[in-house]
Amino acid sequence: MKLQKETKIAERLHGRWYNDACGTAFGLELLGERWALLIVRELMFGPRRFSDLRAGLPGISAKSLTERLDGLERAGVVERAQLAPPAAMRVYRLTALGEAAEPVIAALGRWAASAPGHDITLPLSAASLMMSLRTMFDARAAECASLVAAIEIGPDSFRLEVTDAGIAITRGEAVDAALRLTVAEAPVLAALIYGGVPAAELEQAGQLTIAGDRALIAILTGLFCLPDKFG
Amino acid sequence: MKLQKETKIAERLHGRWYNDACGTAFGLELLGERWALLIVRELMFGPRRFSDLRAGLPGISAKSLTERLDGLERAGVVERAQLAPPAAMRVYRLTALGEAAEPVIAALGRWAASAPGHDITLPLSAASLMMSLRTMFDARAAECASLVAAIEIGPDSFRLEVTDAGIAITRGEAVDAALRLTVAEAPVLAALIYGGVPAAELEQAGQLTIAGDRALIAILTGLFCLPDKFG
DNA sequence: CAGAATCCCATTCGATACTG
DNA sequence: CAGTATCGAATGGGATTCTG
Repeated sequence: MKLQKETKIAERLHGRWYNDACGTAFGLELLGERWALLIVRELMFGPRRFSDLRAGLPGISAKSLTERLDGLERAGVVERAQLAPPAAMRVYRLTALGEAAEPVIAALGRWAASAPGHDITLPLSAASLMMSLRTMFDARAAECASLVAAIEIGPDSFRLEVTDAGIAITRGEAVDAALRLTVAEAPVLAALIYGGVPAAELEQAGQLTIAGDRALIAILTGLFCLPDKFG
Repeated sequence: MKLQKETKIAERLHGRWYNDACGTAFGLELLGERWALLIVRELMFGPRRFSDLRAGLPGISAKSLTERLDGLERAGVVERAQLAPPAAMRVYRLTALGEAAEPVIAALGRWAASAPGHDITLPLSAASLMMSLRTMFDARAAECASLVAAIEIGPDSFRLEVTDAGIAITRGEAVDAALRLTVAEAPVLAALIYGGVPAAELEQAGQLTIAGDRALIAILTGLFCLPDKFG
């Protein structure tokens, strides 16, 4: 029977379910378990290895990560892949359905940024900082702006391009960048872009390296704005 | 252990379960617990009593609902209120922050509606059907449409107004409605609007009562469309 | 009747240790 | 590196019982 079979799909994802036809409830069955949405966030800029994911999710145990990847794979959100030799290693990547979840991550992040009590001093992964740039990008502030920047966060490289059409952030080297920012850890960039800490100060502290057109920094930092807080 | 103890204290203050500065992670600390987002959904159209919430969340236990309401209150998403006498009863309602979470619910619902395996034969509360109408409203299809409808689902009354500015759905009687649809259970309306079941068929089965301009039904059902599925 | 408190069991989580 | 195995602690949920 169709009903039985579909019910069992939800049941197979994990033991409990909501018994609710609402789309939001179904979404919670696919993405609502602990860590699941953050794993998707870490995969948003391309495939990652098991250990990359652990590094970006401070506190997750190997067991939980294994279980969650398993569940997300059964939900059709994540798939395993094998990189071509000689770098033959197993990676996890989003399916088309998984990539389509970006608006969910963005909506939740935007909402939470307006909630009181947010502790921005906690650890921050490169992927989550880059996702937040997509989310907090202010299209109005970018009407007259246009730039390509390279962002290097430890071993992770990103290319950031702003046009009047919007913002595009991809993983990889940006050879055409007019500005290149290099840091060891994502929170330094967060301090620059969201915290209003002057670039010169971070540079002098040896936390930030700047190459290219330094005047673009002011333009770049003006493109992102956190929402007003409630309460 | 020291780490465990610190985690627990932090959790009580505002949940630092994820140890992650990312806004999405913070959002999950506020709304990510089991049932939490569905409780917010049930409150989206106005204050509800404890037992209303239970009725709209099939399978939740009194204990879980109590705990979740407690957590949502501490998170600043929900607040308790007392209705004025003589109907003096305790109700729960969203704060401004809680109301601002509608885009999160909508994004998750829209995403999940495009995922395979969704069982739409499960129970459906009145609030979740009305939320889905907001979410699945197709502004392009409504460009030339304009109507006010009254929707009665058992004891719950809603007013639905479509203009070229969008759709507005509120709880309460719609005295100015040109169309009035009355059903005992939400799934009947879902069958009409999303399932393509003809109104006459539901009417003949005694599941649907129609008053007012019957021609508006075709217009109304044309305003909502489910997204294409992946996979 | 609304909803808080208690008990109990099943599940889940995280830390550590271990394996191919 | 990519997971398993295991164990103790925490959490979740159902049933039942109280309190006003």
